[in-house]
Amino acid sequence: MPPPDLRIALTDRARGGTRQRVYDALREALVAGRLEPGRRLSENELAEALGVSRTPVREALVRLRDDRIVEIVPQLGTFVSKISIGAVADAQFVREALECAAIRLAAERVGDAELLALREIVAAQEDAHAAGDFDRFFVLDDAFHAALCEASGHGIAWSLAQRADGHLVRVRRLSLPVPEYMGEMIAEHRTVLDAIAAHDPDQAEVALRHHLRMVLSVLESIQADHPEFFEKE
Amino acid sequence: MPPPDLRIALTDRARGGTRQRVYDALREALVAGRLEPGRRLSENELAEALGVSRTPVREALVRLRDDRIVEIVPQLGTFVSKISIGAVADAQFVREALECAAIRLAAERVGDAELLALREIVAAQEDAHAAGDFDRFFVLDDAFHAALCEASGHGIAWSLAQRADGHLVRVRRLSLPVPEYMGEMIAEHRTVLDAIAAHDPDQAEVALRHHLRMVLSVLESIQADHPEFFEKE
DNA sequence: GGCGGCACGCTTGCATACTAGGTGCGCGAC
DNA sequence: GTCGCGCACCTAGTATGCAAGCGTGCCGCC
Repeated sequence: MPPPDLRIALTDRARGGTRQRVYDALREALVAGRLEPGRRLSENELAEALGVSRTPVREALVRLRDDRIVEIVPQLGTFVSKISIGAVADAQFVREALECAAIRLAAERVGDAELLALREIVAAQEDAHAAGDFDRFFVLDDAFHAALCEASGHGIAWSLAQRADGHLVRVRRLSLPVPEYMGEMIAEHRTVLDAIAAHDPDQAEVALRHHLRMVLSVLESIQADHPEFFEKE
Repeated sequence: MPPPDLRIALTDRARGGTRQRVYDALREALVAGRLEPGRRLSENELAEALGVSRTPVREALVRLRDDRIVEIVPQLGTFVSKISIGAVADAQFVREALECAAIRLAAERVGDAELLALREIVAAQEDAHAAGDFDRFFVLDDAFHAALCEASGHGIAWSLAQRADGHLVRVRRLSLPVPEYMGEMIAEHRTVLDAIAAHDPDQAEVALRHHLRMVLSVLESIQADHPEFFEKE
């Protein structure tokens, strides 16, 4: 029996090597929930579906295991990690630590060009909100936080946070279809932005920490709505 | 011409898969400086030296590239990253952010058993100091910080910091042969420990941040002593 | 009918073969 | 003598083949 449609596809043939494209495609499908937690993944299936050999698929899966969003069991199979409350807490801790440290620096050294770029991202989020475009909103949310870390001079903070974020990001994604959260998040972004523009590290940190913790407030309801996506523990 | 002795060896055959053992062996040799910055590594050479095939070597190298301590240039070769001042600053930032956040939690929730374990590590460091055993001191230093993060309930902080730490850890290692630093570091560990024992998060954070920044104070002299290990920038 | 055991098929882990591309060296022309 | 071109070797990237282990289902036996 052929497996159900995996709904994964490689990006443009031009950019990056095969391994990177496979990683990107898989990660995107995983955090978007198209490859649901608990699902079994086979290197052979993925390789066939993507039209490449097992080698790049395998290397991408190893990297995704480092991200803790897949589990590889030797001689048995590879599985999409169920969302673990403990792992969500870890990811939240890491993200708070890194982003809050970054924003303190950003508040001190941010320039006009960077502020403008941040404001444009928030404006674009307004548009996405109005259009009800969840996916675009989600991308812009990431872009906002990435730009924030970039402004601190340590862009590495974002790339690290993102990689440690596997469990948390799936919760965020599941929480998006609640429209009122989108408006709330935009308001919080504005608050953060104002504090940075005022070059006030303390206020910026407080605002960001509050913003980052919002997602946790919906965790329980998400778990109630999708118990099958969560680890029993 | 056969390559010079690579001075790398796999650990016990029992523990972990081949990939993990290759990664551990390479990382250890890299941070210890036996594979010096700028050196060219060949997948073929490494595979032959370790008695395994290219596949696990390759997967280990990809992971080390994520750690930023090797650079893989397609169709050309793999090289040990030279120490980059920018990368050291990034690593320092990440480590400060994660460990300082962790120690605040640790100061609040640490128990007697954990305190005792930490004190024992410091005591062992005294022994290593007295014996002039740099390698053992280095291992114990890692153990101290790992135990600190573990006590926070987010052991993930240490594993992340360690992986982001590639450039910084090489500087630390180069700085160790200066005996007075060992005594100073032990004293700082004690200060940190006292603050935790007193359940004082603010004081603990201050002490740890000061401790973490000590390594930076020797950066310039290290760079002066080993200019060939550093990136020209 | 229920239970024990064997065998098959599937999985990942590791090894090997092949491809494409880049570097550097050597030869030839000017 | 010097510059330019081309070939040969070496690299990582990818594909494929082989080995070992676990789960499952079927079949025989009790």
